[in-house]
Parts: sequence; C-alpha cells; structure tokens
Amino acid sequence: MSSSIASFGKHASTAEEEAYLHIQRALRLGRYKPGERLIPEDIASEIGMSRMPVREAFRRLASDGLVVLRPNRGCIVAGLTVDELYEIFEMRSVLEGLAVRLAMPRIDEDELEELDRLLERMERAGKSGSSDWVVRHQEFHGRICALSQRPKLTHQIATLHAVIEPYMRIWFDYVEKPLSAREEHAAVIAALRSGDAHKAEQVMQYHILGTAPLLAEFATPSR
Amino acid sequence: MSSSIASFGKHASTAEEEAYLHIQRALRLGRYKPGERLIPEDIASEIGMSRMPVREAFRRLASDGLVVLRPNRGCIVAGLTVDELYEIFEMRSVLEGLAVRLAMPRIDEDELEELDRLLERMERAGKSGSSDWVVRHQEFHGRICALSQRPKLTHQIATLHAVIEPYMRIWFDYVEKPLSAREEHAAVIAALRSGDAHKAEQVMQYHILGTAPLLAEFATPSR
DNA sequence: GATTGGATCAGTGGATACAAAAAGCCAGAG
DNA sequence: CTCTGGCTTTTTGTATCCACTGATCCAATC
Repeated sequence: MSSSIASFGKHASTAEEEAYLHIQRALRLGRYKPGERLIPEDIASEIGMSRMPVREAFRRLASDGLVVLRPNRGCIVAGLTVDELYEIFEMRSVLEGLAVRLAMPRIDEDELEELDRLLERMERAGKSGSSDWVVRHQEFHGRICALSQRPKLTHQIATLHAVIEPYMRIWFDYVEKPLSAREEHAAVIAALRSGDAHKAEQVMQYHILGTAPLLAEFATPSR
Repeated sequence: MSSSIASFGKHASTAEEEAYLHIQRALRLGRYKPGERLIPEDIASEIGMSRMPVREAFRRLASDGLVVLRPNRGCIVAGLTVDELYEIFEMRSVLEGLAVRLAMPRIDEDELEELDRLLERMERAGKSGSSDWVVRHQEFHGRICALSQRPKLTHQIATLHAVIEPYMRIWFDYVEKPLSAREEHAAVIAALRSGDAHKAEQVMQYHILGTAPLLAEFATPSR
C-alpha cells in the first residue's frame, strides 16, 4: 500500500463516491480552471450516471474547499486568492508541525531509512522534470502524518494538500524544481533523527511557511 | 450580530441548508445519542421536505465529522472515542494557538475590553448553572478567531467546536462549572494585553490541552 | 450608441418513482 | 433451545420528472 497522502488509488462502491473521486482527481490535476462552472448534467453523462450522485459529490467537494456552491447558481471551481493560499499554509504549518511532533515516538532507525528513501524518490522524480514530484512530495509529508497515528489530523492535512495541489503543479512546471526543498526535507529528517520533537516541529513549520511565498504568484491577487 | 463561533442564528435559503442547520443544531444540543441512526425519511417529514435535501445535508455533516455515512447502511451519529477527543483537542490547541497569535496585531484597548466583557458574560452564564455557558464559551473563542481575520481557519475551528459541543454540554451539566476556566481565559486576555504573540499562543495551547482530560471521561473508551 | 425590458432557454432545486441492498422475521432442522 | 435459510419489509441509492430561478439575447426606447 502506498503511503501517499492522496486518495487517488481508491475505487468507488457507490456512484456518489465515484463522482467524488473523479471530480477530485480532475480538480487536483488542474483540469478545470478556477471560476469555471461544473455542470452536473455534463459530468454525470461523462461518468455514466444521473445528476443526483454528482450533486451529492459537490457537497463534499465544497466542504473540502475544492469548489464553491452558490444556491441557484451551481458549482464553480474554487480558486485561491494570495491571502487564502497563505492562510492554508499557515494552517498546514501548525497542523503538520503537530503531526511531526506527535510522530516522534514512532520514529526508529527503520522509519528514518524509509524517509530517506522517500526523499531520494522525490529527488529522482524532480530530476525527471515530471510533476510526479508533487505526488512524491505528498508521499513524504503523508508518511510523517501517518506516523503521528492521528486519523483526523491526517485527513485534515490531506484535504489541505488537495486544495493546494493544482498550485503546486503549476509552480513545479514553471520553476523546474524547488531548490531549497531537498535541504528542508532533509532537515526535517535530521530533526527527527535528533529525537528533539520540539525542534522537528519548528523545522516543519519553517519549511512549510517558506514554501508559501514561492507559490503565491500563481494565486489570484487578493482584492 | 453575535460573535458566536456557532452558526445557530442563520436562516436557510434552500431546503438542504435548512436540513443541515436543523440536524446540526440537534446534534450539537446532544438530542441524538452517538451510534443512533438518522433516518432520512423521518427527518424529512419532520422538517417538511423530501429525503433528497436531507441526504445532501448528511454529506456535509459527515464532512464536518458530526455523523458517519456508510454505503447502504445509512447515517449514524458520530461518537468520539477518548483518543479521538484528545486528537480534536490537539488540533484545536495548535489551530486556536495560531488564531490568537495572528489576532495580536488587531488587538487594541477596545478589543481587550470587549474580551473582558465576554469573559464576564461567560462567568455569569456559568453561575446561572445553565448550559448557556457553552455558548458564551464559544463566543469567547470565536471572538479571538474572528480577530485573526482568517476565514478558513475560523471555519475549521468552528467545525471542531461543533463536534465537541455535546461533550462540553454533558461535562458542564456534571461538574457545575469548570473551575480553572476563568483563570485560564483571563490568562489568555492577559497575554494578549502584554502584546507577546508567542506567549499568547502558548497560553491558549495550554488552556485547550488542559481541558481535554476533563472531558475525556464522557467519551467512549478507546478500543 | 447605450440602456432597459421582456421573451426564451439553460440549469438548478426538489419530489417522486423505482430498483437494489440490508435488516428483520419466522419456520424448520439439528 | 439455538442455528440456519429463505421470505418479507424497510431503507437506501439512483433515475426521472417538474417547477422555478437566473442568465442570455434581442429589440424597442431614450
């Protein structure tokens, strides 16, 4: 089983679930533009079901923050303003900081090696220039979440990752490869290796907050 | 307009919204027991609509963590295990810590007096023995969230408050009034008055994490 | 030429209808 | 008395249908 933070690999047991996963994937891959309208009819026939399960999927996607639902106006793809993007990263910084702090007790030499491997894979994906890097990056962060053994925290973080994923992809495509990323992720591992939970939390917070400004230029300017 | 963290006072523009608010209120007031099944048919006729909007409301409530939806098995009221309750409080501690830290720049003498007033109202509500205290308490925390000027953060915190609200109510009914609460809330205000954002964040974290064990006995034991 | 008013139409919200799944029930076997 | 297997009932999941809202477009007016 993958340690990805993503829920890409699941298969649906109901039509609603299928619609949810289908639309979520499309949104995360950036197939729809922010502000674009999602017409239930179209999506329904695309997947081969009626509008109803699609409408229900919209509710969940709206709760996740991936779309916006306005009464009698339908469903539009959520776009983040710069302010909103920063806000997400502020939330990520404290939540993932918490996750890494709580992960500390489960850290042993095996885990550290696993994280090293994930870092290495992320590095290779980055060199290949493909946006796999985004997936590998989520895998790395997801692994640490998983170690925290906090299901709700992990879910919350995964949801935030889904929201910023399109921006991560655009960013990656533009700037080739995040330069500071390797050192910062290595620093997280180093902090975990040192056994200092508080230090690890701070390093994670620093890493995440440092990433925000790099992505900000791809968000829509704040009003 | 109330500064309550709650969304009690809203009125619905669609049937789905009405169903959502109706069920949410009932859950927060503890009218349904954890594990209890919510039958769409019943709720629909109770509010005077068909099952459909109720089903959609269920999706949102499930995203909020207030109910659990299992395919072909319907909707049951979510109950928190002790572990889950602690997890919520861990998340609250860092999120509300963040909120109070970010609120600092908006703090002036007027705001401090407003917070003092809210503390006073909470105190009075506590003496009257009514579970109004819970609402006042949310008002206090909600005010600080609002000052952070972070809509998504505020919404997230409000959602967590909704999930723990039934436990807060039970707790209050049992132990009369939280003894340490007044001093801890006063300490938060004092930290805000001092202008030390980092201190305020720590005091808030301490306050929230300290509350968790008091509520834990009302959650279902972890497996 | 810009603005407004209304006709038209696409799309949404909600109700009803129907099929499929799960839960309850009962009788018979062990 | 308990367990099992199949029938019945209840409830869920999905599709279809209808009324109404909001958007669009065109023409008449200023």
